[in-house]
Amino acid sequence: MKKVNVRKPGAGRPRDEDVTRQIRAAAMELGLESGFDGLSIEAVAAHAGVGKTTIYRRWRNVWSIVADAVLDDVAKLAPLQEQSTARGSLAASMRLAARYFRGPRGKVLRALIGRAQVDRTLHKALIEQWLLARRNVTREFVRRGIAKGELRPDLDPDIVIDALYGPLYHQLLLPYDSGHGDLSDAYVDALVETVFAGLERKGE
Amino acid sequence: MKKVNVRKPGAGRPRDEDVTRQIRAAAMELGLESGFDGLSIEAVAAHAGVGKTTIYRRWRNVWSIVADAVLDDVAKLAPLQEQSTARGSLAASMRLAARYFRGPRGKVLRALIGRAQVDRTLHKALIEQWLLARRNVTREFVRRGIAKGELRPDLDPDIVIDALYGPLYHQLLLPYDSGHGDLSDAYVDALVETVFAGLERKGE
DNA sequence: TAAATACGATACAAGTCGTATCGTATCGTA
DNA sequence: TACGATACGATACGACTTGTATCGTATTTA
Repeated sequence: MKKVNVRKPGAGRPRDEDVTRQIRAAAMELGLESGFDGLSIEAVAAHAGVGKTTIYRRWRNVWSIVADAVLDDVAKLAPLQEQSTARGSLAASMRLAARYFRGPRGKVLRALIGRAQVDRTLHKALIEQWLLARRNVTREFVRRGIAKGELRPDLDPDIVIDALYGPLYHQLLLPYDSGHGDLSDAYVDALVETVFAGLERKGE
Repeated sequence: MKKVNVRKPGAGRPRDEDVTRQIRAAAMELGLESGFDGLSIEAVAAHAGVGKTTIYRRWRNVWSIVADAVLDDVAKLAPLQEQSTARGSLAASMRLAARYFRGPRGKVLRALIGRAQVDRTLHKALIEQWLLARRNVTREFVRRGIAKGELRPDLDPDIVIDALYGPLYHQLLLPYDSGHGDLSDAYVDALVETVFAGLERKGE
């Protein structure tokens, strides 16, 4: 999915980067308009005013184009935000992620994660370039929170991240429409509050 | 996805239920063997020793067959289990769900949820017949836990279920392979423990 | 017996796939 | 300037799947 333009620049006519961008844009446009299901290379080629050869020279199939378009700039699109406390960092970053999920790119990410369930290469790329790229940073938020005495010292950072972010992905892919299906900031806040405070009754 | 055999039994030769079962079985078999990506009606027909017409008379496409095979008996496959405490009920039911996710049917569910991201009809069926069917029961576990004073009275049951089950679906679809990617019982237990106890440091 | 429907088989047009082959255009290098 | 190498758009190609239609036969109800 990465390394789209692997080529020795030794000789020959170089690839036109404008054409590359046009193809990416055409794929996203067509997908968001008519759905990513029937998205075909031929349709993308026609919509971009480009020969099929030109596409196949860069990507192996349609999903590689979409993945490339999204994964190229993960960090920019749904950035992580560090604040003074672990709770603050996590809540702020989750809000940004939820906002991303709500937007048009969320629809693309849904289609990508969906397709990844039957496409091993895409699945691997998604985990490495999207999920782990974010998680490696998020894990530090938790570790620092533990080090500062803000969080319980016996916590497993990955379990914590799962408990917080798992519901977000769950809502993205299978919104059950029970009042929280919109991935709103209020939902994120309620989630953070619930997980941080725990479920058990305190005073007794 | 439900109501596979909608037909007036007034006259004519009735459908052969054995054939219906054979088609379902053939679809699952082929999918688990060769992957659900390239699964075609023609292949299923050939593998089941059946004409394409016979399949199209029952389902509109391949995914309807698979969905039908899985959603037909949700309750039996990953049952919910009530115990004396809400925590016990949730932990036990989550273990059963995780076991289901680990098994061969988990692969099918992955493919189904994946396909549902670009198939509105399937998406709706999955939420109504799988997710909500389970959630409506699970919600009562939480409500009773609150009523009995076991859980905090100000909890939103759906948020609680999201925090617990969200990570399970997250791990099913995007296992990040950091030691917990196996959806083991230990993972479930750690998750329950973390969410129930909360993240904040108690003694201070 | 007659109407109605199911069944397996085969044929069909339409669409997409991935590859190959054109002639033309654009680069680096001799 | 000339040459080799590669990119580009266009077109054609065989292979495959799709969903529908049609055939002769089988099975059920009325």
